[in-house]
Amino acid sequence: MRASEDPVSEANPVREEILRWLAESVPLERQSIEALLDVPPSAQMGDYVLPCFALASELKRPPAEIASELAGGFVPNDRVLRAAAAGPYLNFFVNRPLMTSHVLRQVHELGADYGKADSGAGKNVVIDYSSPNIAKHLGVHHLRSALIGRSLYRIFEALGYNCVGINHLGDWGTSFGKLIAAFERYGDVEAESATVSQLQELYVRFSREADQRPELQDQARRAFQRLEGGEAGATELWKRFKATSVTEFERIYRMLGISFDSYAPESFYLEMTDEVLRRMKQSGLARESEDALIVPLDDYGLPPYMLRKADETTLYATRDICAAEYRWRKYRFHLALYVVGGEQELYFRQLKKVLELMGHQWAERVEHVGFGLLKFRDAETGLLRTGSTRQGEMIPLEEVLRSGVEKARQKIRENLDKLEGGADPDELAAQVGIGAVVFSDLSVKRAKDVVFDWDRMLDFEGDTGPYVQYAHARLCSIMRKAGEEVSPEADCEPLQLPEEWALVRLLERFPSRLRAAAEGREPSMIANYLLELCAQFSAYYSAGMREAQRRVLCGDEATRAARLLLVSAVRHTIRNGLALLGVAAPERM
RNA sequence: GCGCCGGUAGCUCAGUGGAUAGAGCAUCGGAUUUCUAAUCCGACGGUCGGGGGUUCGAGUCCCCCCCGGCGUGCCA
Repeated sequence: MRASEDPVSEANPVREEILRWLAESVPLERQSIEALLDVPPSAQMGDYVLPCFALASELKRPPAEIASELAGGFVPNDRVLRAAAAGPYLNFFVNRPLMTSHVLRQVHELGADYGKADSGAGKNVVIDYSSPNIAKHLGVHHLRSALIGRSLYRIFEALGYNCVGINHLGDWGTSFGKLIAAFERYGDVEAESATVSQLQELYVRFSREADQRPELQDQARRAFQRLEGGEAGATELWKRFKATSVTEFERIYRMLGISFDSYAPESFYLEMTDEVLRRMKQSGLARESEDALIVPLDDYGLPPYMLRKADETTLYATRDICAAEYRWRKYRFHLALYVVGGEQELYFRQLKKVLELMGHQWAERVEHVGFGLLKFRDAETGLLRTGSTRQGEMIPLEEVLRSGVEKARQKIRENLDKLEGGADPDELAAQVGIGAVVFSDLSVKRAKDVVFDWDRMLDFEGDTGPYVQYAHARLCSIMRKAGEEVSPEADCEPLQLPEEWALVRLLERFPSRLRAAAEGREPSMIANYLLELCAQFSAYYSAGMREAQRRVLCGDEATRAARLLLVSAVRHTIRNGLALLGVAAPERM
């Protein structure tokens, strides 16, 4: 790729000019100046600001004095019109049309690439997300990992990284021993035709009975031993569970538009466990304790890491080591993200430490991206609790998605007269209904616990996915009505409204928000940015409804051309942001 | 006990060391001959859990405490 084709935004010339002048006027490194240069809280105060406190301690003089002296020495030019001190702050007033035209042209040129960068070129990021256990329905509580993981995938991809999305299917472990034992005990379900619902019922039924009769636990353990031993009957059953489950999972992933580059499940790593266990014993890392095999981690203030249970079977921890090594061998990752609930924070610290002790210098690239728990308000007690699949309390994800789609369908029916030709109501209902669910999940910082709430999840008004989609649809509508090409050559001088300037400032910020979202592994930063941008646009748009002069498609040709360029840039940015979240951007609604 | 995460308006949340702490929901009042009212405008609403500290400046960083959640060797 030639440099000129890199999807990277060019530096803002106005900001560059301020930085250049500051670099010669102030005894600070360019880097620290860049870190200090900020945007004032209100546009009346100025367009950029340098707080002079850091300089004050450097120069041992009062900050207000420095600010006013700097302001006095500033030479206006075509990019920066004025510098003024306001107490300890040095405010800059820029050539707004110049910066506006820079930003708008940039967005127009880059289009779907606006915000992207190539800083990750040549680096692989492995992202482990969703990773549900088989033989159970996907529940709402499975949503977060899948959505956060998919969004991080898109975010890193936008920064030029090559991403590998892995669904580390939970297809191995004692719970499948339980299920096999249940099949054999009850014998009333046909393995060939068993649905996920039936598997789940069997599991719950067996668990309940096992609470009364502890000997069933032993039966389950033995069944898992047979499975790990490769016994044909047990293996055959297990293969059935898996095929049925994956079919159902994929149906739901399709609704969400989620996909994976690899489905390598836990069982994929079984063949590697013996070698790993041997190696760890030989190196003295692992040792027998209470009949189990563990890696003691007392020296690091961590509980021991268990590799093999007293009953000789392995656990997830064993397979996770194999998986990490395998992923390193195969992908040589720059970063390996595990998008898994925050409750496993300690476990991932152990895993990372063990990998490090094994001599893998890449252990530092392994990172747990945790997120808060999904909780449910108990209808009777009013108390919060986590859902337990074991007791059969779970809200199926598919049901939530379908409810969203159904609610959107109703709303569309009410507004059918508004819907211009060319829109497919069914497709739109899916886009909006599922968009609402996805956005509501991703708009909250991932560390927060969330309480499941039908109404909030399926809300279409206020700070929601449909709100953003609606703004986008309105933008598309303006573009359609304009019936003309957006001209990147349009003169931006007519964009004099404060609302227009506010939009430009927001657009300019998008690339850095994208970077910050990647650094913080935080898709909510994109969601909240979009809400801010849409709020600003909606206010602008509504002003146009009240006053014809403020409309985009106004009488004055030059103003109209400039506004179209602005509006087109807003539309591109909203669409790009929604794509990062995995939310559809319908053109009519 | 120890560890991790959270505590900001009645509710749900933004705010990643800077000027007067912001949204949405709810409540109340307005806006639709107009580029889509899934919208907009206004009002009401705050000891940023408490206390110390660092700093020119703390919701933001550090320490202690309180509350809630989660985790803390044979599940994943």
